[in-house]
Amino acid sequence: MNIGDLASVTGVAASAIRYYEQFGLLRPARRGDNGYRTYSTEAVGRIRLIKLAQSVGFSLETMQSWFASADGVSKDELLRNLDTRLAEMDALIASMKKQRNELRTIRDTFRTSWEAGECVDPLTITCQPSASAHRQTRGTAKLSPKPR
Amino acid sequence: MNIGDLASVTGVAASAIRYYEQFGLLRPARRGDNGYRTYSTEAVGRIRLIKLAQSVGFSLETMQSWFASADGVSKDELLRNLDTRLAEMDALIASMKKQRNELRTIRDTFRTSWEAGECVDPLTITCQPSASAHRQTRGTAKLSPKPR
DNA sequence: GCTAGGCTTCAAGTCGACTTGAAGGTCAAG
DNA sequence: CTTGACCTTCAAGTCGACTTGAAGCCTAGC
Repeated sequence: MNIGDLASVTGVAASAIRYYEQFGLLRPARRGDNGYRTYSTEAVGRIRLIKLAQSVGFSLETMQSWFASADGVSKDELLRNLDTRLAEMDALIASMKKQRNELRTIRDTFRTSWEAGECVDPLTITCQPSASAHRQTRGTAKLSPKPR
Repeated sequence: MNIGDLASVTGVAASAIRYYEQFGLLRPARRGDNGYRTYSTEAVGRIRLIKLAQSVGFSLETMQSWFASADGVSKDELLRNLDTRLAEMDALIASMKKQRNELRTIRDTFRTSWEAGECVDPLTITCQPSASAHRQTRGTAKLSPKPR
């Protein structure tokens, strides 16, 4: 399996795969005599993991530290990281649900009192403070990207 | 409350707040005679929501549609807007749950791969295919950003 | 042997999400 | 009434994660 096959199987461009390799996120099983990269089927799962982690907001730099963990110290660190992110995710979902219910209340109120004078501004959706600290991020993945 | 106060309260740079305004993600309650932006306390919650959503991989462009302006509409239109927003909110919550579960998949993948063998090569960790389709992302948030 | 396609490296371009800089107006304190 | 900390707009720069292009090597089919 060389890079073009891996690209078409995973749906990730060959150029992106080479880019990941520069980061040490994956490497070909071997190089052919012609210099071609040759991959095992494990590479498919690896790329799947990379894209999955990316889709929930992890950077390549962060993943670099996951995969470069020759020292067992970072195993615990990684698990802690992931658990923290899970908790943040839960907090976000909870606050979103709360917002949704508030929004529904606003709508129901508006509907039942059809004749009420002043409108409620629908642009007041906010978020209550959560237990998780904010972290600075730079560059953000799209959840709903434009189609190719 | 003007932009500097909002910036220090939320920990988001004033320039970033102006940038969000360009996207229609928030707007000041009013402008003073001097042209200064004046914010209500709701803006704090709004920025908190933006940063939280960002931290789990939503783009500003995506949020733009969440907060899309409903200015100058009739009561009927407002009601429809609220219903639309409710449906969008439900979709948002559903996609966040999906993201959360993918995140848990990542964590479990690492945990089981470590429990399987005492000394697992981190570069062999992969991920099984999930039901959810992968989507192309461009630009990615860091989980552990560099300190200021 | 020629052509099409796939592979190589390296450099430069692009895009989202900002930050930084320039040039200037506003405001409270001394 | 000046100083310094704010604020304004607009343009350009930066950074991560790529993509695209250039120049060239490898291989299969006609």
